[in-house]
Amino acid sequence: MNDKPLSSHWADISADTIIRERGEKEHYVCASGITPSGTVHIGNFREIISVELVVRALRDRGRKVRFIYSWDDYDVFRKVPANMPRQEYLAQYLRQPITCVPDVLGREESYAARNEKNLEAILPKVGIEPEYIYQASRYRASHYAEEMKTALDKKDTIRQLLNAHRTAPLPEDWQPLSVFCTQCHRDTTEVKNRDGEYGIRYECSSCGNTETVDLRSTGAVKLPWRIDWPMRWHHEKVDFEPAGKDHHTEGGSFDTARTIAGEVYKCEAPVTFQYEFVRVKGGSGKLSSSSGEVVSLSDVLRYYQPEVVRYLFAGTRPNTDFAISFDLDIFKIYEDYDKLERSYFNKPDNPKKLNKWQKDARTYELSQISHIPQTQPAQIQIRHLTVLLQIHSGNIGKALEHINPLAPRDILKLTKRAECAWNWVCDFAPEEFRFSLRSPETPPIPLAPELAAAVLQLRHLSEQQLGKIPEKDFSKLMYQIIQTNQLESAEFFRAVYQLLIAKDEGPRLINFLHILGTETVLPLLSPA
RNA sequence: GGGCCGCUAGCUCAGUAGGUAGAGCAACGCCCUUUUAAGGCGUGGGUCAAUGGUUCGAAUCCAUUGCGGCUCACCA
Repeated sequence: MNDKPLSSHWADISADTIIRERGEKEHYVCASGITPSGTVHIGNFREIISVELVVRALRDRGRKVRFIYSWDDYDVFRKVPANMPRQEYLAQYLRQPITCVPDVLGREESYAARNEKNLEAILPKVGIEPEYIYQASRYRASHYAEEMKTALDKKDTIRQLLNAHRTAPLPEDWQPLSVFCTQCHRDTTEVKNRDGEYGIRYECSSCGNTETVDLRSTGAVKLPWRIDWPMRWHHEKVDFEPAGKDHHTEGGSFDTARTIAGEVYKCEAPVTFQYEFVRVKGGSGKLSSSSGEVVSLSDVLRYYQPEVVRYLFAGTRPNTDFAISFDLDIFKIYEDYDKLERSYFNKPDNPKKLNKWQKDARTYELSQISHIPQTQPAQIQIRHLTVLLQIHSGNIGKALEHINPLAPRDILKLTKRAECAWNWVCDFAPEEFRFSLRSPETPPIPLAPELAAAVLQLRHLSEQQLGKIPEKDFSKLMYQIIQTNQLESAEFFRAVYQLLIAKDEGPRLINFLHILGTETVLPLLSPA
């Protein structure tokens, strides 16, 4: 295999590291996962897309990859999320596995399933399609019976490893298992003893149930997180799995999982890196899931087209934190992406620039959903779209007519961008940014006679020349009107904007008039 | 207390598998008789937090220190 690095992009470097440290393999296993105990937010998404980008880097090197995503839906329901209705009703299910908690929004069979389905439905939109593993099903099917027995056999080793980083040591009789009572489904149980093989006896402090179960047939037993994680590395032969900084610290769960993997499950910890959290800038209070104080991927996709979402993460090294912006920064992000795209189709000859270009080009490739375009797609500045859309009250088809002709493949992407632009205008645009055309039936504010006269001259000029002469020439003629009427340009502009959009300010006027066109302009430029 | 991340232009940040310090905004200047959220062109601006080390060469690698942030030592 050709092992020359594809680029100095972080995803390629990670892929190289995986191949180097794990050796040549038939296929590589890359893993990600989370407990679906709430809306999967954009910080969680950083892990998923980080893995996806590395998966893609491996595949681009000709390697086969299995990309698994673990839903840890056999974890305990520990607290009722603040953004959920029917808090008291849900509280009954505390200490049960989250897969047993009903979906109070009534859509799915469980609270966990709802969070899972929400994400699974949306990930393909950004080009991510992992193989999902549902841990509740796995445990209930006694899938991990052997590994659980191993944990029991080595419980003293495990206890020592965990105690190395604990303030309060685990008790002598601690067992590396947690049991959901088969009567009340709560994990308020204590393992009393085992038969040395697969049988264990537990007692439930909630309902008093005492029972002996067999690991090979019961679905009630699971491993606690710090043991569950290394067990799965072993079970799935995981080669790569990043983790957040909460795990990646000395004495944190990755650290203990590494030692448990080595000493108990006789496998090496996967290649990993730590990713930083994602901050949110702007947009406070208006994001759909903001009541739960999290921003989800679907929130982000409402304002960022899928390629740009990928670009945000592909273009930022995982171990640095960054903010996703919902304020005016959003324009810059789109412009940066467009610039990257133009650069991709404009390879430099200068060898010095080539190095930077290669990395940028790689970022562009990794930002694409599936196929990389062969020629440069049409671009429309999102700023421009926000003006066009406001002129047409959000009608995307009419807004895009201004840009004809568009190739079919471009229309799809530009329509998505236009949807995002309109969502942004509606939800986050600052007041001075917004406008809608004045209806000709709405009476305009009265104008001083000399202003009214000037406006009528502009109307006449528009009727004769708008769209027929270059914007520059039109501009000169308009300024002549201002001058011959001895007006301050500011008051003239104010008057025109009042007639057009009933505001004192607006989009750059000459360009705005041209976009509007004679038919729209004439009825509006009629002073009271 | 341990760990991790950050400290680069006035602001927000790129740039770290070593090779002459960058962008956007802001500022300043000029131009379009030219206003705006959004014109064009140009200019200035930095002991890359500090000190020491490795090197022909360090923003980049190493060590120490300072400041800021996050995180672990419950659970996951």
